[in-house]
Amino acid sequence: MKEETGSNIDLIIENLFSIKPLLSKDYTKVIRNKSNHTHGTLLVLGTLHNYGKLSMSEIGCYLAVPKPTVTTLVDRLIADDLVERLNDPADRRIIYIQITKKGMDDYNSIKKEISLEMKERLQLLSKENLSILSTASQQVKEILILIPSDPCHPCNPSTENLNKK
Amino acid sequence: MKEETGSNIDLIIENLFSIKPLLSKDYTKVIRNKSNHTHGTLLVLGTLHNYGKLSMSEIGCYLAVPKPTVTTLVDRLIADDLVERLNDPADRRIIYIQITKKGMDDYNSIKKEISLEMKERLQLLSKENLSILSTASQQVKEILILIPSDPCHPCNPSTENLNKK
DNA sequence: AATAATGGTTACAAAAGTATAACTATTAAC
DNA sequence: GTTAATAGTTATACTTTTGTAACCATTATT
Repeated sequence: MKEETGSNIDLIIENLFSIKPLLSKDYTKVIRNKSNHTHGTLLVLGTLHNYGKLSMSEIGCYLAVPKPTVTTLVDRLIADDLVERLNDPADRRIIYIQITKKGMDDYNSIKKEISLEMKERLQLLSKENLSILSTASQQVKEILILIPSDPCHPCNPSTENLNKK
Repeated sequence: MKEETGSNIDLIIENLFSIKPLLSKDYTKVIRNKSNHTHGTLLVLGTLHNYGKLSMSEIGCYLAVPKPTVTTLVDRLIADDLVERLNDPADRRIIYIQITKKGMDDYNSIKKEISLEMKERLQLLSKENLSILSTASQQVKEILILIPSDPCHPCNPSTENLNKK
């Protein structure tokens, strides 16, 4: 283990790195078997669910996805009435995407399916571990969400790419 | 909030659900811009990194990915010398996949890239929050990893799918 | 008013991921 | 020893995702 900048941060990163794959499985399973979504569309839906309405660019930033991809993802969601476009009267270039009632319901039902998968696995843990996990996961969530998803000002995935080549 | 089965578990699920998207961004960015990997190949590499050698089926189970997809993912990794096939002398049907030195190095360097992205964001947090996050993420990781990735006995994504139709 | 910058879309081509089914090789069961 | 089950691959057709570039429409700059 290196000491580098702040070993606290390095440890956190190490931990987050390990946690992520442990969370992916249930998602993948449900997306594949019990929803009409792809990873992409569900990510967009989830982001809107969490952050409210977002512009196309912002969605791209939150998900680190190029703008043209955002367009197609949103198009598919709109085709299913899960989200809708809203014009910004102040700046008519901007289009906000907002989740619809149907989108909320859909997202929640997928969430429920994923929960069922997770629950099966979590139930194998001891009461103590569940209790610790409950507190700890709460803390992780609350702190991570504090981080300003900064890159959403200077970030434009596709142009960022261009700069690099 | 419903009370349902065990509200502890429900809370945990709710938290994990929120955490996941917060972790995805840096991965996606690095995969796209600073590696030759796709989501799939990096997931396989990461799984092997964490669990040691696994059979093809086990990889599919851990990632909830159909067997033919595992084959193509592993093929690509092998082409780059990042993993290798090992025969099981006891059962010659089974092929174990093991990460190579080069694979380890590659994984670690990607990890480092992702860490840099994460670090930028984590540094915006207060010392207290970092300290809490450090402990909490450690706990989450340690407990989640305790869960036997059970479905790897009765789970065979492709046949599981068949049963459902 | 002309020019540049920004937010989004459109249009391809290429790579990646998925589902399904058929297939080989090996092991297990009867 | 024949049959069934398991582990993995191959084949194919299809959908998603990506990269790149050109393209509107609108706003900002001068």
